[in-house]
Amino acid sequence: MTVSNAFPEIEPILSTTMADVVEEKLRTYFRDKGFSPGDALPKEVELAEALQVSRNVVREALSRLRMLGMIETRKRRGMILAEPDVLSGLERLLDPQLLGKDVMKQLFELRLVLEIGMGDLLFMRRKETDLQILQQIVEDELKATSHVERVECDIRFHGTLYRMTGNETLGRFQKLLVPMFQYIIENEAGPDGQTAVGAVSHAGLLAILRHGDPTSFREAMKKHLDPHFLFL
Amino acid sequence: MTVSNAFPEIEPILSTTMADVVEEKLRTYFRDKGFSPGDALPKEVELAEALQVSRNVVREALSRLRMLGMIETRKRRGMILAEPDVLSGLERLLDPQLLGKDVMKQLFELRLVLEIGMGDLLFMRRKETDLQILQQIVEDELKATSHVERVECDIRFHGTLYRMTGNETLGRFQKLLVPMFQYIIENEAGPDGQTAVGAVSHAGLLAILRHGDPTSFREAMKKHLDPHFLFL
DNA sequence: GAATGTAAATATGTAGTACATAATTACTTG
DNA sequence: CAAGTAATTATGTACTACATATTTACATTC
Repeated sequence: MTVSNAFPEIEPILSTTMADVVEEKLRTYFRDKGFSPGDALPKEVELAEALQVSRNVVREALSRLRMLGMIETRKRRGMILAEPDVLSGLERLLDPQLLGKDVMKQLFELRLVLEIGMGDLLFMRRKETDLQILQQIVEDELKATSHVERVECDIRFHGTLYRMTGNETLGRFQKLLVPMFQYIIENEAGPDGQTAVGAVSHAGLLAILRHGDPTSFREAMKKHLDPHFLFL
Repeated sequence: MTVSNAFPEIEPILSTTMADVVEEKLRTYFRDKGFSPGDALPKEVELAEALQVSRNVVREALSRLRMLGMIETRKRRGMILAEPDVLSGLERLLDPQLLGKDVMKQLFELRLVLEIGMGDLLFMRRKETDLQILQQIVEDELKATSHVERVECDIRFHGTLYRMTGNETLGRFQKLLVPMFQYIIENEAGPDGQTAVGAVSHAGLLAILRHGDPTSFREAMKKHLDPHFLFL
């Protein structure tokens, strides 16, 4: 348990370590020296000597960059700058147990914004095969008997929409968010334990994707998500 | 320079190190053991002994988690689990020099989706003071003489919109994206060096924010951003 | 005895050495 | 000259030693 702080607005000082400094220095060094993905980087000992720190500290800093995918290392061959995965940092942090309720709520809002705003991309890139997949999900949903089955169909439907945007980053981001909202559903279910349902169904959204336009899709998606807006 | 690979689809194997494994183990350990932010964590030596690795390896893993804000350490006092900053991982990676063109494009699309989709949040939370700030920016834009001044007003206007959503994560995310798009503007300017302008101006958006509704705002924002959609 | 000052204890931070391991390079041999 | 082998080398891991900050306990002073 944490001791109650008499001055909650004053946060304790967190000392910056050598690893922090070196990490920052390395990043700016690689950036300002114009290193591009694929370029070979100096050896650990050279960096340690240049920065006047132990190899230990350099390795801690490099380990951080390696986690983010900024560098790749192979024995004997040395290090190269790599093209990092934008979401590598996020995926470790999107944990409902770690994040506060306020952040969770903001992420949920973000989801609503994304799904309402993605209409244009969807109409630019929708394919018949994807529409058929959505159709199948809608049918599965109708045949579903249990609540969990319906939730699963809901996730599949919306997940498919993200994929249909043709924006891989967006699609992967959504995949990271799903467990977060599942946690919300499981732990903070509504008073009746049922998920509220909007005025527009998945079938309605699909019909608009087939025969409508981005504008009507946005309106329909807003109506579909409307129950969620009540909690904001 | 990288040697041309005869099998570009086959990626070289990246050996997983002890630090990788330990980092993963620690994260799952903290999660599954029900640790909450503020809880004290085992000492480095204890972790090293339990995992049968050197303290060095443990420190590399902990250094990664510390970078993400998942843990905080103070001398003698030990480590505590902390509430991480969701965007701490992102901010290090959102570097136009590091990310590929494809990812950059996807982030740009993401921006368009966000700004079209944020209408509802804006109308839920708009305040008169913020509308006045937007008004000021619109006037500044009219008085602007140079191209850079107009770009600066553009950034301020859109940045203010993000802030007005009341979603801090969204607002901070946008701040991280700005340098990315500035890089695009500077290095990949259109043929005439001018930024294309949409059918709806900032003044038009502001008028809708004052007297319109989310639906009309979404349409107006789409028209405002329309020139950008041409590049997708 | 409360307040203040001081010394011991302790967990993290940094430095340094040694060696293991993998992968390249150079060399040798048939 | 091809194939196999040994030397080389940069990263990965382990271990030791010590610095540093901060708590805890103790001692001193009024």
